[in-house]
Amino acid sequence: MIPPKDKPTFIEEARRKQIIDAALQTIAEQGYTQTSFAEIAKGLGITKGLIAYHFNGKHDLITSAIHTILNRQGAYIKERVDAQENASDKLRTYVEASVEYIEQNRAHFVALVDLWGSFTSPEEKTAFSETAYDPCRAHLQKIFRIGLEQGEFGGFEPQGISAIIQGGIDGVMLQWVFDPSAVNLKEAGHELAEMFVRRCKK
Amino acid sequence: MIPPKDKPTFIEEARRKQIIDAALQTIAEQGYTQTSFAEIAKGLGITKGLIAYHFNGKHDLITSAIHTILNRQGAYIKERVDAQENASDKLRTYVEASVEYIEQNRAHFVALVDLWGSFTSPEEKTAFSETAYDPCRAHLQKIFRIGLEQGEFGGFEPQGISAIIQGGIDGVMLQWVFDPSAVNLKEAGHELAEMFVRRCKK
Amino acid sequence: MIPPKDKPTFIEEARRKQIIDAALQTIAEQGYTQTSFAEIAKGLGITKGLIAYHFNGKHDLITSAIHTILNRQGAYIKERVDAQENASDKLRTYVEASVEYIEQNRAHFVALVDLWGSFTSPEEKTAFSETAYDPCRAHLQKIFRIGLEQGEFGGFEPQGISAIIQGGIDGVMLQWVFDPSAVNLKEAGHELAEMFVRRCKK
Amino acid sequence: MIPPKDKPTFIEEARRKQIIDAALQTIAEQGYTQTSFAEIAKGLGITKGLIAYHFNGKHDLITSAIHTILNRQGAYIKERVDAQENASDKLRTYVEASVEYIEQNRAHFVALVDLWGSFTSPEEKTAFSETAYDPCRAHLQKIFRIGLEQGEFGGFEPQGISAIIQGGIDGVMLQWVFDPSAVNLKEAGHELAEMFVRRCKK
DNA sequence: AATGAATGAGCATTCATTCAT
DNA sequence: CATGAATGAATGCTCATTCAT
Repeated sequence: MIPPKDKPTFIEEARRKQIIDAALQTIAEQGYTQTSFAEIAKGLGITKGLIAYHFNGKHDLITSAIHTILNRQGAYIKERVDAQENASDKLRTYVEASVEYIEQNRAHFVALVDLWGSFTSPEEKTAFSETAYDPCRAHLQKIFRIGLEQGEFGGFEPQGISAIIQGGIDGVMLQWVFDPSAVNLKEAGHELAEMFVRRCKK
Repeated sequence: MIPPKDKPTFIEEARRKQIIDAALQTIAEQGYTQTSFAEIAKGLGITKGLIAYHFNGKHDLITSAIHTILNRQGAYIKERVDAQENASDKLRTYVEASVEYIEQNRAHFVALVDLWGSFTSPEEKTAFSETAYDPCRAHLQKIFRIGLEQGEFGGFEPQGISAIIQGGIDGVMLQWVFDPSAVNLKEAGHELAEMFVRRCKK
Repeated sequence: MIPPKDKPTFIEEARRKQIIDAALQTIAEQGYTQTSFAEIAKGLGITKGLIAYHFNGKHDLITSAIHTILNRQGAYIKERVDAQENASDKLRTYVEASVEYIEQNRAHFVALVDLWGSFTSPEEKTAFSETAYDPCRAHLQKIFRIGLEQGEFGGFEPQGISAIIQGGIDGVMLQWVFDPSAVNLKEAGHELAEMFVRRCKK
Repeated sequence: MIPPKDKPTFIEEARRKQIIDAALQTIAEQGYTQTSFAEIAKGLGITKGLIAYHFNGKHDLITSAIHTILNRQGAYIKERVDAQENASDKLRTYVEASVEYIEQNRAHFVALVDLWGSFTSPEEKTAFSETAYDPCRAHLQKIFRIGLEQGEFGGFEPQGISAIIQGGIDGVMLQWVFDPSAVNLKEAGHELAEMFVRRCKK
């Protein structure tokens, strides 16, 4: 028998990445509902059959696209947070790096807002919550733990605050996605960072 | 000569409201992309032709649905904010009433998150921003103005802070939409309210 | 029992005429396929239900509209032909009056060309032929008979020539309907008239 | 880089031709308004999706169908006219070949009369006039020019006469489409040909 | 005589998906 | 790996027609 499905070939991975990037681009430009396999394929000079060949259906493509966005942003943030010494700076950096990444990758977040609507059942919604929000909140809580252990932070409930911080970032991003001129992202990031750091300090 | 648009009849208005509510229900349950005229009609025991009869196409229906959500929430908040005397209480109330209304109308906000993806062009996105966010930020800024005039508030930039406050509310709501068990909405509202009031006070 | 369906009331007739004229107008402007009851009603300030009330379905309306065009044109031509003394002048007048009437009622003939396509079955086509062409060809043959009896005409086969004369008129009209600048209707009528008169004269 | 429009494959062309022929058949039998993609597909044993795959919408299909009729007839006529030596024979042949082709392809012309109604806007009507009538009139005028140069023809205005000749053919065809027993096409063609040749000769 | 609410069948069109080549 | 032909189900929408008021 042929082995079930081992390590993907190099070209396989390259194609997937290429298709995902084209999909994000198209979603950002035309919206999720207008983004068909044919549309993605057209912008890439390939056929829609090929997309179906590399992904297990549309759901797979969308899921992969979201993971891509999230992983890239997560890596960007982690790198910068890890470079900070104390918890206050880590928290500040978390917020500001989040916002920076968003600003530098507008299309991704325009697409992401669109894709939120692609999770229909409660199960899918919960699953998205787990892949998207849990890691973020966990990262924040890790920063809190450091701050608490070092006596830098105190007087708050980590779980709740983590949701609020992440929410602040996402909510500001959302307004900026709909109208970039309505919100000054960088300043909002600054303000958020300072407000949260003050809140968490003893 | 003849007025171009006669006032809608009673039955007309009732049907529209009925269809909008059913649409919101269906969107919350099945997602926007799965919500067809046929699906809405089925749940209502009417034909899809009737929906087309009462709405000028799908865009009209979902626009009306969004306005319905927004107007109801806006009225709920305004009523409570207006009952408060000073700016701090108004601000606190704004945040807490927002969250309360969200909690009491989960389906509406599940639907709303889905509907964000229905605005494809930049123009539609901007238009949504104007109907959805501008009034909220304007309301907040009116509260700030009162606080500033009465010497209660100070030391911040109203425009920027209004986006942040609204963003905080929306961002927390978003997480709760995906997984209600991940966030304690009421507590988050409390925390947000206190944090923002403290930030705005002199 | 109520008498089956006696003489239509005055208002009934007025409404029918009004609706038929509006229908012809709309067909000429928007084309037959775009002409719905709703469209006709809109241009008239009434409801589409009323059209359905006055006509036994769309087929009845279309048939009545065609008869209206044909009858008006027939009356116009007959009046002018009857005023002529000899067969040559009658024939000349038949052709030129036909073309004159067409030129003065462009919308009617734009509509008529569109409506040709509304007869689907062979039976309907034959029926149209009988109401539209038979009277025309019969009229022409009556003119021929006069010419033959008076020794003015001769050397042709009335039946065949009648079809050719009518065809010439219709064919030129058709080109003019599609592009009025492509054909000089009046001159074409003149030329046709002269050619046919010469052909029929001994 | 890549050429924008690759040459259509063999199967592509075959399918298009097959679908066009089936469409003409269905239009001739059931009328244009009754001719849906579903109806055409049913008669062909394929799905309506396939028609949409091969044509850019209904407009593309019927435009292609009309061009097919016109091109085939045009080629048929040209071949026979070119075989004639002098202008009189060319003109005679033009008329008679037109009528012959019509007689041999009744369904095409039944369909064509129906399709006249598918051009709704003035722009579409003019465009049809240009593709359908302009080449015919131009061909006739080319024949006239030969006749004039060789001193065979004279005493008429080419532009006007070309419209009249084409109109005669079309008008007779029209009557025959509605009722084939009302007109003897071949004899009418003969008569028309003789009348026009006599008219054009000096 | 007239309305407007409601129907239900039909329409062109879109699209993810399948599959032989 | 990749293509392009083909499917079939679904979608928003149109419209003549019916009917209670």
